[in-house]
Amino acid sequence: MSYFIKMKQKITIKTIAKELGVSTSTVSKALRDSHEISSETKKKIQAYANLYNYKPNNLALQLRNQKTKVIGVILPKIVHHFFSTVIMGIEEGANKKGYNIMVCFSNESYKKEVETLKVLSNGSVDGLIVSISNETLENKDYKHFVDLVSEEIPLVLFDRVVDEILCDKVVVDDVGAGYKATTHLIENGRKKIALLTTPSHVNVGTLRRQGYEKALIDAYIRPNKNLIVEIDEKKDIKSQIQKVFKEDIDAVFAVNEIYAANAMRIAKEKGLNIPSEISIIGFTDGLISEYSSPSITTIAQHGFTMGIQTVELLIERIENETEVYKPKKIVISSDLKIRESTKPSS
Amino acid sequence: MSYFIKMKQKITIKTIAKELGVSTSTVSKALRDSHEISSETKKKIQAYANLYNYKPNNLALQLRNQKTKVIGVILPKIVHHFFSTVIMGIEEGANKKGYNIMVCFSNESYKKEVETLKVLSNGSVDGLIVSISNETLENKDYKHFVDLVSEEIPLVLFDRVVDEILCDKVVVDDVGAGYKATTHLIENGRKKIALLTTPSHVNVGTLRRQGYEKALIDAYIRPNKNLIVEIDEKKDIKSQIQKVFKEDIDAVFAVNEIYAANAMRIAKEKGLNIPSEISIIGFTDGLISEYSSPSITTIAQHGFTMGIQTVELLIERIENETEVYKPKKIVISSDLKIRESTKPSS
DNA sequence: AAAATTGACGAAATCGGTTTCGTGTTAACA
DNA sequence: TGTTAACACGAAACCGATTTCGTCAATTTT
Repeated sequence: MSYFIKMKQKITIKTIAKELGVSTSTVSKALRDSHEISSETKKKIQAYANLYNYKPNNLALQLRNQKTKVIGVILPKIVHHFFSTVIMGIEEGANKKGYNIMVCFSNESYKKEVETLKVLSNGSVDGLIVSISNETLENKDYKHFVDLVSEEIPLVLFDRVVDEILCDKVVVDDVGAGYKATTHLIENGRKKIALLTTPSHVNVGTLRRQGYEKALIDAYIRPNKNLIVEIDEKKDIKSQIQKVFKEDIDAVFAVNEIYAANAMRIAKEKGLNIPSEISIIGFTDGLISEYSSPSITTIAQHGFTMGIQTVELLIERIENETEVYKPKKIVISSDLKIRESTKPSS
Repeated sequence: MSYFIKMKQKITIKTIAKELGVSTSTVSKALRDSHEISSETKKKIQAYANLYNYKPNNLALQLRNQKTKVIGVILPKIVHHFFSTVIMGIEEGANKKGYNIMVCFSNESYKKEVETLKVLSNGSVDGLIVSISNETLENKDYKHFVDLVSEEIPLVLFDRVVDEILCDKVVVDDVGAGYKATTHLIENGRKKIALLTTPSHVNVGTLRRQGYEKALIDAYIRPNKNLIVEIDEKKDIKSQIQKVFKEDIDAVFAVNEIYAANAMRIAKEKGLNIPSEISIIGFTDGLISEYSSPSITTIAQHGFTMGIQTVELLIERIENETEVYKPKKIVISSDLKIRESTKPSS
């Protein structure tokens, strides 16, 4: 085996040039199969390069070409079905176009987001894909993003976006999805629908809530504030949900999988039958919804598609930077995936 | 707001030097606060740099320093609780030491693994962390890794590792975990324990199976081949598991969460009570296990710790490369997390 | 036979920094 | 007053490639 072959010193164009008694320009041209070089010389050089397993140094190329073929991705978290699906999409889309991705996490922290943005925008990446952290959304401080845009570093935001930042965006049709989910419950004869949502600064939560309220109003049901819980993730989730179960409800619409799973747990503990006594619907079509029993009806967000579209939009910006800047917004529609937790109450 | 400030042309050391009528060396030294430069000049230069928001170009630094402060990570997949937890750990550990991570996925494909390895080893990263793809394990073709090692690019394998590659490794104590899980079932009075595992080329599956068999033998129970199912993920998982339910069993040990969840579904469909009629235990302590009902007892693999340890090991290799190479192997112990699916049958 | 073209290659600039090694000026010392 | 430090700064090499522009010789054209 090749265990004993040690090629400690990396081979460069200079090495080859010296060894073969030619100039570095000749080597470079020969390796790129230039017509300027005689086929004889080319063969000699290529053979040598091959033998010693020459690989051009990426950093040198990147510096020369002023592009890295790397895309920076900053996510609030990763242990989350939706985000990991999006990453898959981003990676696949990037790879197809010859890009690699550099992934960082803000861990929902404003400070880490700012720092990461600073590091990545030092020339390490050709463009950035970001989903804004909760803390930043709460602060409403978007200076780091605005600066980025003014430096003309291509940026695409996805899912968690804000109007204050002038750039391309890819979002889920959250209002529509909230409407779709709520309407589904109403069509199944539900009238007293609880909503488990996020605090209002998280706009996806707010948007889903809008859809929920619109669906109710369209069905001539008056939204009841007592049935809406804005969950603070810093406190115990379960106990916050428990409160709404003291109200008279016949369905729960949760804006994510975890809240839905918790709601189901509580319903079971209270001896309520699902879906006949209480229907449950979630968001983010992850493994929990699929494997819990009863399985949970959810809004499937098509994270993979979203990742692909996001990265394609970014790459287009990167490669056609001469274009006049007119931010685009892509809205990804979502689907209702009906499962056991909302079988019609016959 | 700063919306109207356009700083299209990026500012470099050369720009500053020209603008201030000094040499680039002076600018560089001033910005690094060198004692060679008078404090007067320093102030002037620093002020200017600050005003125009100068950031040193990372690529140039990387080329000069011959290091990127980037760690490449290649995973078989990401939509998987264990791997995403490990990534979190890697990222956190890397960040703490001033490194960033570049994440790629092999998607369990040999070809993509080889290609990704080639791209990343061109100087884009200082070292690599890899968990080998299933296809590669099946092929038993590790040439791409062996080459990497002979090029002296620091490499740490984790979880899915093989002896053929001479490098640092971080693994879960799979034998011990399998033993622990099986023993737990036995202590609860179970004797006819089915094992849902992977095909034998996936060594983590094989190791867990060894632990399972050892536990049985230690308890004077003869392992029964009919109770062991090697699941082929290319076919329908559920139907493969269903077969073993035709045997006389009182417990199921699954080597991952998905198999465990599927087993539970089947058990419920057959009207079996969990855990009294059948106990179920899984691997990978993810959300499914936590939120399913009954919740599933699992082996918690401590993915986060594993990520941290892996990246720390790698960084040590990167930064002390003069050392004689003596591969290390770190074994992370795993814990049994007892939940409802294995409450003792009283 | 002189001029123009072509073929094959090298010198040097460039990307954006850092760093070593001068060098010129001034201040301190013998 | 001559020698030597100390100080402040610049020239140039370097990291590893690519690419433009010469240049020299051989060949073709007129």
